[in-house]
Amino acid sequence: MLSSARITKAALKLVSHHGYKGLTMAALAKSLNVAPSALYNHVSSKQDVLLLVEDHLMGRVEVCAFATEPWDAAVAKWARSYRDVFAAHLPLIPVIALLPVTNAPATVTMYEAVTQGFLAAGWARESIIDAVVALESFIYGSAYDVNAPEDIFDVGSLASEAPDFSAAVAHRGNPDAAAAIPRNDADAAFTLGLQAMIAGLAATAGPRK
Amino acid sequence: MLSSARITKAALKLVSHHGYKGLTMAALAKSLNVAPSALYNHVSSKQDVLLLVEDHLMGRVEVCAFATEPWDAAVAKWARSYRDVFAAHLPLIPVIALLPVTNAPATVTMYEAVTQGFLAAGWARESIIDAVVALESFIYGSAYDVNAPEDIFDVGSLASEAPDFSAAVAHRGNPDAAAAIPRNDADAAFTLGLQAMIAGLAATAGPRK
DNA sequence: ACCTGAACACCGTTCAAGT
DNA sequence: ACCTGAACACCGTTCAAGT
Repeated sequence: MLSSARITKAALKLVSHHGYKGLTMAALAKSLNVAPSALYNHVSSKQDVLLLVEDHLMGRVEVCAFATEPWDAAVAKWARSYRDVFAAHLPLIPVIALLPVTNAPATVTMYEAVTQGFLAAGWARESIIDAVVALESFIYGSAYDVNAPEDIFDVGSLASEAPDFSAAVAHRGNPDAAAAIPRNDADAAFTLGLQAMIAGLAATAGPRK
Repeated sequence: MLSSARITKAALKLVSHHGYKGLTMAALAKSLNVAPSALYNHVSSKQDVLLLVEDHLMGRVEVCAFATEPWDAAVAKWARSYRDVFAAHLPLIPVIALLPVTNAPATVTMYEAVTQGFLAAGWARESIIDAVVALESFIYGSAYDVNAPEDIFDVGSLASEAPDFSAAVAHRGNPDAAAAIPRNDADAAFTLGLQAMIAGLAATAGPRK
């Protein structure tokens, strides 16, 4: 017998082995030894399957730090794990960003823990959601950046028309152009942006001192 | 005769009238009075078409403020126009975020103007790209948020399990639950996050005072 | 209530054949 | 060099028919 739980599990397995291009209704059905049409007795569309997977993954986002660490450290830990989880599941980002959280229990649980962390740190109720949404926007974009190719800023033959940009790309993270210390560009940008936003949010919308 | 310019223009027209679901190779060919296979003499794939459209739209992102206004005001204006342009073209975000800028002249031009703005404000060459990438990550995520439905945080029947989150959602932007002043939630979160990140970046990675 | 099998209405892409 | 027409290998989804 089919069930939401079995469908979710099979979908995750399929994705981990063949990526999201391998997650088709036909392949999903086959991995469950069932006809494709049988799936539609348990989900109403492929979007529904993606929502199931999304909600499952949301349970892997670490919120425990909100109970033990100071607000800024907790936000940083939460944001980093959130980014890491969905960097491996980019096609879900439009799903999270655009679909209501109704019927996504793990997602709601995650938000509840985050909200409590903000409240415990002294944030006003009315400012929390805007701050969380701002952080999430940054997290989603950063998840894409994790998957960007190393040569994404290669200007190629257009270098002469963009000398300053080309130089900035060549010297990224290092004042010395030649010295190529191994460096994770995506992590550097994420850490920089995250620290900036956390500090900025605390100053602008955080609790009164 | 077909050309990249005509294909780009036809694709944009198709998208503006029927959205990205209406942008198929067949529809694009039809709008150009040509067989679908003819397109492949000018582009190598649909991704190629999307890249053409993306680069065209990048020309609509406002960078002029970098030449006239102080750094933080210029960044704010650039970021807002960047978000507004691609909020109407969500399917292009993976394209921008993951594809090299080679052969995307308008995109390179945009980055050159931004880089010059940072340099003029006294930023060190090696910090600029990380800062721009962090800002872009936030911009891409915020473009999604513009398209989020109003009820995206409706917990539905799960309200009892997430009381603090539910309350934060109900009071979002307003200490008074009942008073429903018309409010653009996406704009509020974007403005908050943008101000936070601009202030934070200036403090962390900006020019020495 | 749940599943099968066949069909439908699409996709993007290829390729021999023409001009 | 550029285009046509037909075909290919897929998609997600529907629905009558079975149990």
